[in-house]
Amino acid sequence: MSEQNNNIPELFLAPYNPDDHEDNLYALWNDSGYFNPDNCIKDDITAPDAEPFSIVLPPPNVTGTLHMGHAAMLAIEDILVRYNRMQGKRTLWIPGTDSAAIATQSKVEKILLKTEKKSRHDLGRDEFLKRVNEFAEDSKNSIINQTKKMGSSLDWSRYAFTLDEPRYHAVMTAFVNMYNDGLIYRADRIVNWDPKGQTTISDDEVNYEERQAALYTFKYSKDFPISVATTRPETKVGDTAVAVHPDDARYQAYIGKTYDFTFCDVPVSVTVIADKEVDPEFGTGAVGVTPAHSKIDWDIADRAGITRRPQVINEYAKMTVGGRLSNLKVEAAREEVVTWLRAEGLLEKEETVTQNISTAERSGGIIEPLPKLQWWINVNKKFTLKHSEISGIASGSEVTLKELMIAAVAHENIDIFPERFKRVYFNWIENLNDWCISRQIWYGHRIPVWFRGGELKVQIESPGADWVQESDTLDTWFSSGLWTFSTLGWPNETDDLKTYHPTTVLETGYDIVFFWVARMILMSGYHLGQVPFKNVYLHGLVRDGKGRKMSKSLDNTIDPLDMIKLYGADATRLSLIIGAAPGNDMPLSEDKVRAYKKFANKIWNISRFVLTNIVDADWNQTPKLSERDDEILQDLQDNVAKVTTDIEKFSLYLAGENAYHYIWHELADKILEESKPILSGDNADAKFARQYVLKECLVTSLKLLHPFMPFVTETIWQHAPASLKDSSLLMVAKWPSYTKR
RNA sequence: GACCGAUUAGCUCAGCUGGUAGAGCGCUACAUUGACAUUGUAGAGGCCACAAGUUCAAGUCUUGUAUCGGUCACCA
Repeated sequence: MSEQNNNIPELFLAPYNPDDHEDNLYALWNDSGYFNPDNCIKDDITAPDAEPFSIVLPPPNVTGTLHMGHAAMLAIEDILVRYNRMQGKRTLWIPGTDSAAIATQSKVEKILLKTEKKSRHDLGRDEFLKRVNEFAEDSKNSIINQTKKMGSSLDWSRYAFTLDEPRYHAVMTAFVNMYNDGLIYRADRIVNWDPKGQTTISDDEVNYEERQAALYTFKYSKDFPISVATTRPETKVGDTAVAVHPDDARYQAYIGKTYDFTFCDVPVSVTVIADKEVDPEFGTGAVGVTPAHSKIDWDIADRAGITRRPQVINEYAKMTVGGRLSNLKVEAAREEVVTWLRAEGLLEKEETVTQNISTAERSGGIIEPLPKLQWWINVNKKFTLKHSEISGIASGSEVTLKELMIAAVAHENIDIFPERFKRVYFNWIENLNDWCISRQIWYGHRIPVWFRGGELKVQIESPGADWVQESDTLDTWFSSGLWTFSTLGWPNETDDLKTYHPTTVLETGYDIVFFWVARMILMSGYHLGQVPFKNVYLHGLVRDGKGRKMSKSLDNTIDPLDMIKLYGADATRLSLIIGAAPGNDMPLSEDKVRAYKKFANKIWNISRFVLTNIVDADWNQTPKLSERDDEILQDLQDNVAKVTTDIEKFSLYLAGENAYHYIWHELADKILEESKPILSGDNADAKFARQYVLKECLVTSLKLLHPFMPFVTETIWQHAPASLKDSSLLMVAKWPSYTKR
């Protein structure tokens, strides 16, 4: 771009049009190489021993395109990154994308069914994976383009994908290490089975929906002495016990007795047992125990030493028993059992209750608890943490993963903004159970376990042609948990890992605290003895102008690309920052974006005015500042101080608002207006002093605003005379310093 | 059931460690072709959810109540 020193660049005569500049500017920044801190050091922009500042981008799923939530994330992180880069830190922001195993696989399965009427099994594992990879590749490219449109100053040379070779190596290594430490084990127990997605899922992927349901009270047979209640009569053909409270006087006589009968054509044998967990006040005070289809019942059976656990429902949520229930879906079987109970005169009561029904987060399918052989991470087992940098945990001490996760936050190795989420985090850990990490889907990291006959080996490479690999893949959050260090080269001991880990900030949505934030703390604590990040900044959900969730059904979604096209990336960014405190949902309306486009134009015109009025200034002179000039400069410093401390405190919404307010209502409304007579007056000293003041105000304002609105500020910078600048690129100019009053 | 958050101008929200209310948008009036595909100036509009308490002083701290929202847990 050309520089003009003596005249106003013609470009300033028209209003600022973002679309004319943004793509060129992004290319200018990207080509400079300064998104990569190594180049900043090489070119003497950053000191080689400067403090590091690193963020790893939460990798968007390769399931489609970016939405406003992503745009907000990019805006917040880019502000932090640009600010710190201008502060002279070794600043690294790593881009990436996430395979999002279940989400992506099911999306491709849907497309496949629609366009070719085929299932993944029709194609076979290899061919299907080829299709998923093609889809992911397309999606990846459009996501990267959109990310660039937002102005994100990411170091693309370090781009990572959760399924690429280095990450594969990290994931495999992590699995093998944890297995060898006894933290990963295989066990047969009740899992959350998603019949729709045909896979197990972890507790955190289960959602609860409140629904009305019928609660039936009945007897198994005429001769059975105790009534029980259930909302799922169809499971009762799988009962092996009835549990009562040990002190319940009503049922003392029956404890230990076994009854055989035929229930809805199925022979059933039930033993009456005592269990302290049974609430004698609830219902009849007796629980029908179905060990194979309820986690609680499984545990009750465990305690009672009952080993018989007949499975009566299969992976397709269909009955596996004979007789009238044969092959029925669970809902149909439920009605059939109730009909039978009525006919037999066994049904005693039917009432409506509200209950929470479990559904799968991704597919929406109703969870069917089933016993299955799966891989788990033990969060309560002691292991030796050889090396620890986490305060509260000494190197070489015996800890559990739970203790590690608690220590990381409790001892302030990690700060969370807003702070109230600490409590949410602790609360979650208290209730944490072992993590089921195996999934019955194909797209993802295949578990590095090999079988031959009854033998089992855990290692990355195949032990030989006669060994068969585990067909399950890993929960996507297993690999995501490694993200802060797998992106930096782990398990290799790279310079990046030494310099940039723990990362400085993790910025993500509060809805993902358990899935991701907690798992990263677990993985980083275990594998490195470090926290994954020193600060967590949690943003809210982007909502519409009326505070409603953006959704396709409400037709109130706003596409970031549309906003960028209409109003520019700068306006889009600022609209997602101002009024958005961490942890709070962010209202966004098109009006708001439009308002900030006007602001971009305001800066444009301020610059035009100032640049026009300082062309004849000779900066070699020393300005003789009036009292008012001093006051203006001091006020400018105060605003620099305010913006700087607010960014340091992660109060970006305050910093942005302050910069906006100062530039519009102080600089433009007051300072520029009062300068007009001085600039056109005949007091040469006063005029030059004011020119100097205006120059300072403009240069400083452009710098202050650059992290928030990088495009318009850099455009102006590129067209300002070299004599005003300390760097040819505003992106790597020095952040203004200030002295406190 | 447990925990968390919100409740301030018509709308969306700021008000940090307590000193008797602010911004943006909207509205009304006036001015202006100006650095400004407009902008500026001025104005109207609030028992800061309710109650009690601490204090010389409370949107601001404590307790309780109500309404809305959220997270987690869950009994058949």
